[in-house]
Amino acid sequence: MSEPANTTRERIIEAAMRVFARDGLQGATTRAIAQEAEVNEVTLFRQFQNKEGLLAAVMTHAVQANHSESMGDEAEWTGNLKKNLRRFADNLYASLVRDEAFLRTMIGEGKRHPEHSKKLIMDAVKPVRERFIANLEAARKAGLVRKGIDLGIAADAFTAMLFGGMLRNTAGCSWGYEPADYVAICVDVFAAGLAPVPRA
Amino acid sequence: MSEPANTTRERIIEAAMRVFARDGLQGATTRAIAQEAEVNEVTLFRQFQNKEGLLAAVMTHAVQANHSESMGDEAEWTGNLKKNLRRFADNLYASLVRDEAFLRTMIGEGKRHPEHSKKLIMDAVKPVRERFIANLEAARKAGLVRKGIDLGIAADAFTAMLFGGMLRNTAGCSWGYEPADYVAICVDVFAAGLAPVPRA
DNA sequence: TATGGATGCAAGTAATCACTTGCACTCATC
DNA sequence: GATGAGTGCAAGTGATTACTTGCATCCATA
Repeated sequence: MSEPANTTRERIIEAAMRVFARDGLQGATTRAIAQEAEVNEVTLFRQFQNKEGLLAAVMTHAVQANHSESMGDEAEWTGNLKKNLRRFADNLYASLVRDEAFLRTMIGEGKRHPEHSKKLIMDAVKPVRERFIANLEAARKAGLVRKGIDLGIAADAFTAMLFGGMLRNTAGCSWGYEPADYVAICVDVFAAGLAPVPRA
Repeated sequence: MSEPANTTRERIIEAAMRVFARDGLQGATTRAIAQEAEVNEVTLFRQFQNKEGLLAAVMTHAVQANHSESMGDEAEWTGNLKKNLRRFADNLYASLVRDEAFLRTMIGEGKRHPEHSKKLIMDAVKPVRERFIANLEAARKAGLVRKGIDLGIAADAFTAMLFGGMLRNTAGCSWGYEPADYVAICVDVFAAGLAPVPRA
């Protein structure tokens, strides 16, 4: 909306995201990125100065893309908690799988580029996290969640469950179940773990 | 026990593991590894032929080290389930934090070196996973865990919770709680999620 | 029609990479 | 004391890297 959408620049950024995801931040060469973008290598340097500048542009683009995607969806969580959890988990897991390669390289370089991984977490997952927490609090207000549990931590635990599971399931060695089964068990256990104790 | 412990070879392997963890598989140069091992660079090639051979040696060494470490500990899980879960979680989380850097680079390169990440998962985490599942099944036999839940998937979900949480907590941007709080909530929610329903 | 900005192309830079070669040294074992 | 395996040292290989320079070309706008 704000920018006039420089076609070349955007094409380079999206190509760079693909190549970074495929080859890693170190393994991605400026040549390969330029080729993927169908652009001369020198154009890349004229637009972004150097590889680091390109990476920074890719990161802010990734955050913005995530923002415009995660809008919509999700009403109030006043009804069936498990059903709402399940829908949330399915959507989140699907998008994690879709971005698997990029997420992996970002995790791998997390210690070597702390600013970027921090930005990704703070700017991209923060809004999703906060709405998730708000939904859990609404559900608690409706009596669907027991007291005495920090819902911020619980929300992080739930997303970590999906995230870690995705890393395992996409690693190529399955242990005899489908991703859908995994998500279902996560939702089941988490929902039961949050449910109010029905008077001992 | 089996090998006569070639000092030079082992020193190179351990140095390589540190440099791989610090700089990534791509970023780690044979020069840096040789320097870290206080060994001439050419010795590295004479011992392992090439960088890939060195990486393979590092992986089998990592698996063996993990094996000899994860022995001992843990009796039967017939008593307090939550207490046993807590001890398991504390130990696992601590070792995940200790190996954070190496795990991150392995996750990052998981798609580019599938054999190695597969080996790491199959050979290193498998035994821990199987004993964890056996413990959960023993607890179920003792009436501490409800039926209708695949304990293999549940075990994976629990470790994924700790694993994903470790990645988040060590990423440098905390959300106002300590790792111990996180682990405690994980154990709390998971234990409650597995608990038998007390007659509605 | 003229100007200026964005792009392509060809060529080249200095640095770094994984990996090799040849030679000298040590040291345990025969 | 001779042998041979393991190591260090110096030097060098060709390939690849990020990044630069100079010049031609397009094309929208003034």
